[in-house]
Formats: sequence, C-alpha cells, structure tokens
Amino acid sequence: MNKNNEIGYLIHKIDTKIEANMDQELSRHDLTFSQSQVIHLLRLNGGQLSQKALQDLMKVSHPTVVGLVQRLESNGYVKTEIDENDKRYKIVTLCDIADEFKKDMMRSKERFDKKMFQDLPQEKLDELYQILQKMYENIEKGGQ
Amino acid sequence: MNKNNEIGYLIHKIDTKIEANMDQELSRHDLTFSQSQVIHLLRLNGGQLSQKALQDLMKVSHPTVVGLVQRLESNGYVKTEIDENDKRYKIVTLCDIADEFKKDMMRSKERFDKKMFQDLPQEKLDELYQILQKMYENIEKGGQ
DNA sequence: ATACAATATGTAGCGTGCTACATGTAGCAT
DNA sequence: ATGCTACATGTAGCACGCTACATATTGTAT
Repeated sequence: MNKNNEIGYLIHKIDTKIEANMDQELSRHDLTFSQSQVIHLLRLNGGQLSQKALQDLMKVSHPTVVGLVQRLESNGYVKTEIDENDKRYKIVTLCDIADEFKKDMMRSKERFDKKMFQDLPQEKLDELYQILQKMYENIEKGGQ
Repeated sequence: MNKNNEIGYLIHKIDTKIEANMDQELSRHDLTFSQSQVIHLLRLNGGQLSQKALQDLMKVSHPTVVGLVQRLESNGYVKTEIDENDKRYKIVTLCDIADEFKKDMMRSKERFDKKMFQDLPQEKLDELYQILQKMYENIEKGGQ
C-alpha cells in the first residue's frame, strides 16, 4: 500500500485550494495570494527590495516577478525606480497601506491556516515543515 | 520559532517546482504534468471517463477539465463523444498510446519522485501522506 | 579602448487554474 | 404540457507560472 506516488498530486491539490481560497479572501483589496507574499517580503525587509532580490526570495522566474510588480504598481501598492548605482536593478518600494489592510490580510491568512491545520498537533506540523523543507532542497536545483 | 505560517508558501514552492520539472520532462511528447494525470486516471478506469468524473477525481473546476481535454484531443491522446443515454455527458476515451510513451512517462515520474524523496525514510513519507490528507480534508470545502 | 561574458529586466506566447456568465439536457412538480 | 430546478458542458477573461528570445547595463579580459 505505497502511497508515495500520490503525494505529488496531493500537494498540487492543496496548493490550488490555498491559492483559490486566499485569492477570494483578498479580492476585496484587489490583491492575490502571490501579490500578498510580495508585500509580506517587502515589509520584512524595510519596505524596499530589488526585483532580483524578490526573485531569489520567492524562488520564481524573473518574468513572474515582473508581472507581479507591474500589477502591484498599477494598483498603487508599490512604486518602482531604477537604482542609480547600478542601472540594471529596479528597486521596488512599498507604499503606505492603511493599517486596516495589513490587519485584514493577516487575519485572512491566520483564519485559513487555522482551518487547514485543524486537529493537527504542533509536533506534527513541526515534522511536516522539516519534511517539506527537505523535499524542497532535493528538487530546488533543476536538471534530472 | 513557529514556522506554521511558512508551510503554505513552502507547499506552493514545491508544487511549482514539481510542475515545471515534470512539464519539461514530458514536453518531448507534447504533454504536461496535468495532462499526464488525466491519462493516468483514464488508464485506471478502463480508458474511459466523463468530463464530470474527471472533474471530481482531480478536484478541479469544470472549465479546467474542458481545457485539458481539448488540448489532449487536439494532440491525439483522447477522443470524445456525447453520451447517448444522457446527452449532458461527454465521454473521454483514451487512444492507443505507444507503449514507449507509457513507460517513458512512468519512468519520468519515478525518477523525479526518487529525487524528491531522497534521504527520507518510508515512515516519514507515510506520516507526510497522512498529514497532507488531513489538511486537504480540512480545506476541501470552500467558504470560511 | 574593444570585445566578450555576466547580470537584471522586459516581452511574447503558452498551459493551468479560477470565477462569472451562458447553453443545452434531464428530472420533477404542478 | 409548463415551468422550475438541477446538472454537465462551453466561453470569456484574468492571474500566475514557465521557457525562449531580446535589451540594456556592468564587469572583465585582451
């Protein structure tokens, strides 16, 4: 009864559900799950990061970052400027967001996590985190 | 040091990597990860399923299934016909695929899984599967 | 200085997923 | 039969992720 080959599909289904659920929650603010992650990372880094830094932190391709930043900028959540010291870099700066938004975003995520982790003791979540971390390390580098 | 709030992001990153990696592997046959899952499910069910059945098995929305089936059909992997007993249903039938393809698809997945689960003992994978299953049950139903 | 490589960003095009709206078929109550 | 409801499928439009190709800037070797 080896379920190993089902784990990938299961992860995919969970991820899709997380995205759909959070996107719906955040649609009130014209935000998406991925966009909220950008805001989260900017806040953790003094409100300012280059697109390249975002790319490395989120582990996505650069065209993905370009799209995310463009949409965030068009909705007034961030501003961008060319780095004068090295004109290859584009600096993304977080705009002032009403405190209501921050609290609301955090509440949405906490509520969803609470639901997702229902009936799972903390020790299991610690174990889960370690296993997932190891899996990600195993596949982070491309190639076969 | 509570990492719970990172688990969602981690799952998202793993899923993205799985998809990108498998898509690349399967691009030789003009297939994608999701399309290969449709083929996998058809094979498990005698080579024939309605779109609705696929939708329920994959836990995706119906427009997603429509798109998957349309692309598979245009590439000659499946055929479709209206169910004469109930004309609302569209029956998807798996075409003959060269044995080479089947073996190659299976090999690709096995190779990737082996890499992803590297250095993780079977008991951890069993534990992982149970936790993920529980998480999916917790969030399967929409709403808050 | 000049050529070449490396780096950061941009654009084009595609597949997958969603929601919202629309169509056609079937079932059921009246 | 008529109307309402339920159900399966289709289409439109969007966000996100990718690869492949293109551009501009920087660093480096000659």
